[in-house]
Amino acid sequence: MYVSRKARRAVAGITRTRTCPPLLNDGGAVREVLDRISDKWSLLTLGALRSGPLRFGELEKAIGGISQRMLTLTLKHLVEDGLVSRTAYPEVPPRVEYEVTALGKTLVPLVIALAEWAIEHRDEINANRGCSPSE
Amino acid sequence: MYVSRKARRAVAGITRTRTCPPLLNDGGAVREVLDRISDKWSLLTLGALRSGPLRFGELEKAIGGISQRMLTLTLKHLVEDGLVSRTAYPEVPPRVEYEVTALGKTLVPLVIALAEWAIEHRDEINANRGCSPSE
DNA sequence: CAGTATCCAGTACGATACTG
DNA sequence: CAGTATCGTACTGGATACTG
Repeated sequence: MYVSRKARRAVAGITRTRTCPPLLNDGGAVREVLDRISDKWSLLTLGALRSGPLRFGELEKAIGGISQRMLTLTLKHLVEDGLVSRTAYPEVPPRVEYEVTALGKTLVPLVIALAEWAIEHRDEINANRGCSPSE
Repeated sequence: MYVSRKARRAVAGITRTRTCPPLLNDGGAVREVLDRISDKWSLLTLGALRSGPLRFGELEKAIGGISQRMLTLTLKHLVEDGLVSRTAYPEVPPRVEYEVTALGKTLVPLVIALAEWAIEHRDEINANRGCSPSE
């Protein structure tokens, strides 16, 4: 994905054409939301939080391979969108917990379904691509 | 999303950490597949094909706002992954039809679910972001 | 611990022009 | 009609260093 969320907010609603059944071409709703969650880490982050709140560092490990920078940004966006809540406890050392909100919880099952699909069909896809399975 | 599919193929398997429940942190399967379908147009394209084969031009209109270049690329990738089939009819003028494969069909319901979720929760998300609903 | 700041490489994407 | 070729750019995301 590549159009910034800010830019997207600003222009929300361009490039409409409306020629096909409405579900995926409704003038941007789907695209808008899809864009928002289809960056490299959002779904993965949401998935990592599916079974309970996690702290920043825990998330970092749970997701695996994410940079601090991207975790910060992704969380910020998820919080902005209301999919994840952030709770900072005024302690030393600081403790911050992230948790899926009620809204986020409605998305989590889809994320899980997607993840399951991915695992289930991974080898098939790789085979199609001429990759050795599960390499 | 942003790491090229080719690059991804080459490195498939780095950045593993393995600390959390296995569903979303299985060393890359989910990430690998997620990356593949979470570019700007793949899911949208797949969704546009959900109710039957479409020609290149029809897809272009159905998706709305996609450039020829991106449609070409997206289709190429989907075909590579085995999610979509391409059939060229040797006629003049040329006619090419794209259709969801059996594998692709297993993903379509998830795409639709995601789309429905997006539509259903769009306003809520926009509200959270401080946007006027459905603007 | 939980971030922020800065730098920079790579690339996804759009626009435009051209072709069988 | 169904693409390909080329170019420019805004953006993503990693690395590294630093802070309350």
